[in-house]
Amino acid sequence: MGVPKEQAQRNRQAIIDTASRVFRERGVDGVGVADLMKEAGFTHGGFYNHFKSKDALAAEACASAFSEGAALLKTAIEADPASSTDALRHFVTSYLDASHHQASAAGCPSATLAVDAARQGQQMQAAYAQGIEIFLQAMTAHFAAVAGQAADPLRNRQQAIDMLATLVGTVTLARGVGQGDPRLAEEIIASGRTHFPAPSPE
Amino acid sequence: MGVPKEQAQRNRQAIIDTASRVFRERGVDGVGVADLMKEAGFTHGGFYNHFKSKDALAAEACASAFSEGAALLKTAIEADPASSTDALRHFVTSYLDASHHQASAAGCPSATLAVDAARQGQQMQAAYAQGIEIFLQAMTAHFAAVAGQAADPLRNRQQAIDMLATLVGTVTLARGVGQGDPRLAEEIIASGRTHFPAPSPE
DNA sequence: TGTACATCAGTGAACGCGCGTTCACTGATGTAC
DNA sequence: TGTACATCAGTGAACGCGCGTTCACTGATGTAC
Repeated sequence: MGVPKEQAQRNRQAIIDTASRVFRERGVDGVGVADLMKEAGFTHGGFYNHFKSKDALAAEACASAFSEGAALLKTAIEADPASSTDALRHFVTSYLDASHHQASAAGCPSATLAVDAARQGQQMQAAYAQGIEIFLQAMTAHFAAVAGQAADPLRNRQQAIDMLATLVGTVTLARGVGQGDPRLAEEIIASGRTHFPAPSPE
Repeated sequence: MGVPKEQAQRNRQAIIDTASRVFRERGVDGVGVADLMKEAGFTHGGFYNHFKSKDALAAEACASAFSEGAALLKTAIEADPASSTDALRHFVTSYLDASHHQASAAGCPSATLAVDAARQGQQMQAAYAQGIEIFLQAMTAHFAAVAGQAADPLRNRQQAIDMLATLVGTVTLARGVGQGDPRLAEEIIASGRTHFPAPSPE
């Protein structure tokens, strides 16, 4: 209906933000384009003025979710380099708390989008792989910083992968089990939490 | 077309077996009832002679996949109780190898069905939660056996959860990343493998 | 600065398609007599 | 043992529905003169 270019750009971003949220919440296949646009405050016809396809949007939403998450992680770590181990621990705790409820739209994309990435189109798959790599590099850098000059690059990378895998597995399991056995879900989350009381390398 | 009761029972089981395979491969939402029946060698109309709904079949297929997996695990462990740690290690290695390819229909249901469980109906959710609990109990029993009389039930349970979470996370990540960055997927699997060179408790 | 017109974000109806499910029908099976 | 009939697994067409995508249309925006 005749909208300034600047506003159109903002609307586009609003659609991406909405998608980033609801795709993590209900899965990419769990939300239709019409629903999505409605939730963002538009009618669905205009979708293709902004995106080439649903897969293209999924890729953008995925990238957006990852860069948001990576920024959070970096901020947490860099806030106080001296106690960056504490910062990471705090990050992990909030990661688990935020991600373990089904309704949590702020959940970490590593876990919530993994299956969607595997089953969606090329663009989304590429965005997911890139996001994971970014996360891993941030974590590896952290472990290297903690280790100081004794840092072993391969070992730090390995630690990062281990940690991410455990977090993703914990959240994935808890979510899968959550509806059928809420107490088991809680137990799994709690177990994951105690698994990282001090993720510092020796 | 007039089929003996016994044959009908076998056909029903064939549908479950097919579902157990293709649901793990492509996800429950990734296969239609028509496709599924065709793959099992039938026309789709007869589906509802056997199952109340697709969700009901998903639940049965899920339970079937889990009991198959749990049987494998138990066999591996009980084969040689003395070196059951080796047995478990071997199980883990083949778990990772079998599960990490997208096409692997024999992949562990803990990982391949977690998201489906969260998004499918009640029956499937219950079946998934039960399956996980069965797996955890088998693993806990194993850790207790290895620890001998020094066994700490809570600690053994915790070890089981940690191990399952790490395995599930490794496979989930590798699958998510696999299409977009195959080398990263390999790296993640390799990392998961070295993470369990000796899963023995101290 | 004022006017004429092309652009293009947003609208809402429509499309073709595949899905889960239902249905009338079939004929061999397996029971009742 | 033989006949009549109800059962029910399997068939194939059809259903309603929601999906991703397309389209003709709108009107304010923003450019050309």
